[in-house]
Amino acid sequence: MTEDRRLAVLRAIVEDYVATHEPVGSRSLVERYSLGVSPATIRNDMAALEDEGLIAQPHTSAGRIPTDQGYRVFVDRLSQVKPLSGAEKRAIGSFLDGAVDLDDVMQRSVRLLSQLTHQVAMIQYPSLTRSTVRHIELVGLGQQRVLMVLIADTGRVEQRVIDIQFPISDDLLARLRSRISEVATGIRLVDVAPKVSGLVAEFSPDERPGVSAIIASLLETVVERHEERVMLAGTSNLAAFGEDWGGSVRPVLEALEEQMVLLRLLGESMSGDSLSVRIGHENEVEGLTSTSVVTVGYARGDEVVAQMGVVGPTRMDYPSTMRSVRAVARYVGRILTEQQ
Amino acid sequence: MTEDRRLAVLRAIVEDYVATHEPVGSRSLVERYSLGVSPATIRNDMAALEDEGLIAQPHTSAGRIPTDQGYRVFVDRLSQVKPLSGAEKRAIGSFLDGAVDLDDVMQRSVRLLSQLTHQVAMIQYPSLTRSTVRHIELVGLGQQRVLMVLIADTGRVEQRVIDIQFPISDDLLARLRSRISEVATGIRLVDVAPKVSGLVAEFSPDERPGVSAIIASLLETVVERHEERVMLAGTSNLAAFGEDWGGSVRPVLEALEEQMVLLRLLGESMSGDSLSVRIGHENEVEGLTSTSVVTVGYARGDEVVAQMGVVGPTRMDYPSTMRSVRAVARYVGRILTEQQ
DNA sequence: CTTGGCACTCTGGACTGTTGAGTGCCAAAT
DNA sequence: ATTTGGCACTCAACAGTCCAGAGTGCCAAG
Repeated sequence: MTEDRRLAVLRAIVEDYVATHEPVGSRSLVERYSLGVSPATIRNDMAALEDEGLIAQPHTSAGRIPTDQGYRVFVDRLSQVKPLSGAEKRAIGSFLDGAVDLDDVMQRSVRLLSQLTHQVAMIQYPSLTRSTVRHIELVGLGQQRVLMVLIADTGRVEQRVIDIQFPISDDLLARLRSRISEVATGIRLVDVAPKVSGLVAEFSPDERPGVSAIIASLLETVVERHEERVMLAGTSNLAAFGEDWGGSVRPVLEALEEQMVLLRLLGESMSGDSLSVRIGHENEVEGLTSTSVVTVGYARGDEVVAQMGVVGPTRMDYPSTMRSVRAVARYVGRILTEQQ
Repeated sequence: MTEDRRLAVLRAIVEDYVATHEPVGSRSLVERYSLGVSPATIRNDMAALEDEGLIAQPHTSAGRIPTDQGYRVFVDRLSQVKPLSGAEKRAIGSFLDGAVDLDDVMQRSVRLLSQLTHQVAMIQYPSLTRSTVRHIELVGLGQQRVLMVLIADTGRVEQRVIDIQFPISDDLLARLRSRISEVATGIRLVDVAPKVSGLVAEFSPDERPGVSAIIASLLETVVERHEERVMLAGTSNLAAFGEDWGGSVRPVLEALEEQMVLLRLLGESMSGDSLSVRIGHENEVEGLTSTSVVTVGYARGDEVVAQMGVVGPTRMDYPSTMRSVRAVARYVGRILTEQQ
């Protein structure tokens, strides 16, 4: 079937271009891949593929390179994710198993991922909104200061010092603490707000100012603010590509420096734990329109708690990148699930 | 005096080269700077400077560029740090004053510094060894887990969950907590170890295993481990220079990704609060031998608590960089000192 | 010690010609 | 209806060639 061959040609073009980073012509294509037809035939197919917008010529009389759409079709219809080799699995395991800390897990994972893919890796800390409260602690610090520590079931620990205008007695603090614990422990962060704010009414009128100050801070700072954190690794891999992105790494670096951008990159997919691949212009983030972003959620138990992934040139090796990202995410999920 | 003019020539060469980034010849030098002599004279001086190793020719029949040594002399003897303009001062103030947090202060400072200098900025968190303990808290978390939080006078908060083999009663934990507080509060982190380890003896034999586990963790994790933290900003500024560093940003990015390297960069000076400038090969760190590093300590009260600075190409504008670094460090110091 | 003059040396840009990979199209073959 | 070989055409990349300009070092005179 002629349609089949056309796709085979597209696949060959993508693979060849990813490998060599040079426009690929009809002749070399037949030589390197056993397509069983002559260059002339390939040329016809190429013309058709170009009409469909899947490949393009940098200039006349040069070979073809895939367009963003071409990669899209490649990823959606032509690439099957290869399984991980045993050695790789072991490497991942040994790299990640020593982690002692959530911070440690995050850091090791993101480094590992950047090394595996030779690209920039990013990982989002387990989202607080999707975590449940394991423990909340209030500690008096002098007269008008309270340290609040929140520990989530995912292992995240958020702490914050709150300044309050009203002095608070140790006794009151203890009562407040135990009430907050009772009410909040075990429930999802996102559901804490309504439950906790109801507590104010329980206290006597003269205690209320202090109590509500603390509670307001708790809600604002812990629940709403710090919220999401992202960690990055492997930016030096950007330099390796160099000429991609029109010769300048600058805009890419700039974009990656912005936490907000990273969060958008990771957040935009949020399509459960299935792999998301955004190619070139599919990324709305300015400065990253000629990069591809591969992300996937990682889970704790059954629930996806955050996303991780990589950013690279559109001409990346999608199958192997997707494989690595998925594998590391699975492993991180496992670690998070095990260490209750 | 002829020696004076030679130095004037060196200064002119450095300034011109920094501004234009092109080798500077005798003719253009006389044109742009009012040296009051002819090109031929300058050539003689240049020959002398070259003999001294302060300038060099990239190739015959090109102008001269400063060597690392040339920059050294320029920095040591020729550059006077200009004062900050009022607008700049105000900019620094408005940028930094909104900070709510130590994290916030650090982050804002490092960003500000990278923007002011258009280079990569780095800042070290106030060193724990130089801080004193403001508060130590122990919180039981289920049966065999303890959360430890340490707050330093510099505003740093370190927290850590400790797993222990021996169940510990709430009562014991409370006693331990209050003893540790009594002993450690107000003293320097570095002096905590001996005082706290003596505490074990106070407890009854059957309590000791748990107690010593906690104390060991406290010492190991809080005092020795996390220790130093560094924050980075403005890596995208690296791209702007591009052709420096022999055309590849890679090794520089790689070096900057390593926390250890950053700490060495910041730590090597530690010469009190005076500005340190290391030029080119003076940096022993591999990959950064063609960059310059400008660092300075910042103080809380009278005591230098950590270092901050920038990394840039050797052909940076030293006077203005030094000025910015110093100014931001002063301002950070002020903030840290005020918010007791 | 400074200066003008002079011969010499390179780099970088402009221009040219050549080569080779690659294309599109067409008519013949399957 | 596809496939194929043939052919004319295009164009980037490379290698030469040449020239101008900036810069140098040296020397003899001021």
